[in-house]
Amino acid sequence: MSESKANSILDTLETAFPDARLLLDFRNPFELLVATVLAAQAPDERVNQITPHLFQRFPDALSMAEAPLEAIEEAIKTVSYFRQKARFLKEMSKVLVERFEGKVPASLEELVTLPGVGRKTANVVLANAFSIPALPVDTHVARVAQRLGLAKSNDAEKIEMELCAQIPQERWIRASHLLGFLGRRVCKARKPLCEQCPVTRWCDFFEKNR
DNA sequence: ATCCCGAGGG
DNA sequence: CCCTCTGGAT
Repeated sequence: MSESKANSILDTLETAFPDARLLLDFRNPFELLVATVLAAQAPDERVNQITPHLFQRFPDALSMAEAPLEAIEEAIKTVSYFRQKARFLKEMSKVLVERFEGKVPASLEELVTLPGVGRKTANVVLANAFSIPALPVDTHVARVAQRLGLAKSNDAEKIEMELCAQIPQERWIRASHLLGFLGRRVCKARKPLCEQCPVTRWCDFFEKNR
């Protein structure tokens, strides 16, 4: 698998979708971390709907760590798994206060020790709050990578490694935005809109199904 | 029924 | 790796 193929795909996507970006547009690490935890298996639009009030009420790890669980549940009750997530957020905030001086750590190893934070969420925070090279692989990025022949594995972590091996480090963050955007808007799981896709000339999936 | 930018436990 | 968690929209 050549690096030039991945670069060509990214160049084409950048031209086609210059505005592709993370839908959860928070630079504050704590806010991005919380929003990303909430966004697991829930539409980003619904998360963006509640975050203004949520961060007014709980602006930092300390206020969330000290809040009653019921108060957090009430503030996020419109998102999926809100009880489980409220528990994660409170426990996560307590760990931030007790072990990280109330600040979000800027390393993968530390981030994944936080309750409710897995590899994908950790990479989102690293890339978008700290501008540290990382390539978060969600279901969309994974699917697109497989269809384009950029990854052969089914495991998200292995797909991340396969992508990182083919994409220059300085493009990892942008690659996650572009591949994610393509996956959400065009290269859908169910009914992919191949006629709208700018990168079909590199796509195994398109070749096979035409 | 299936999807939504998953994580944790078995 | 597979299952569950759990809720609303399409």
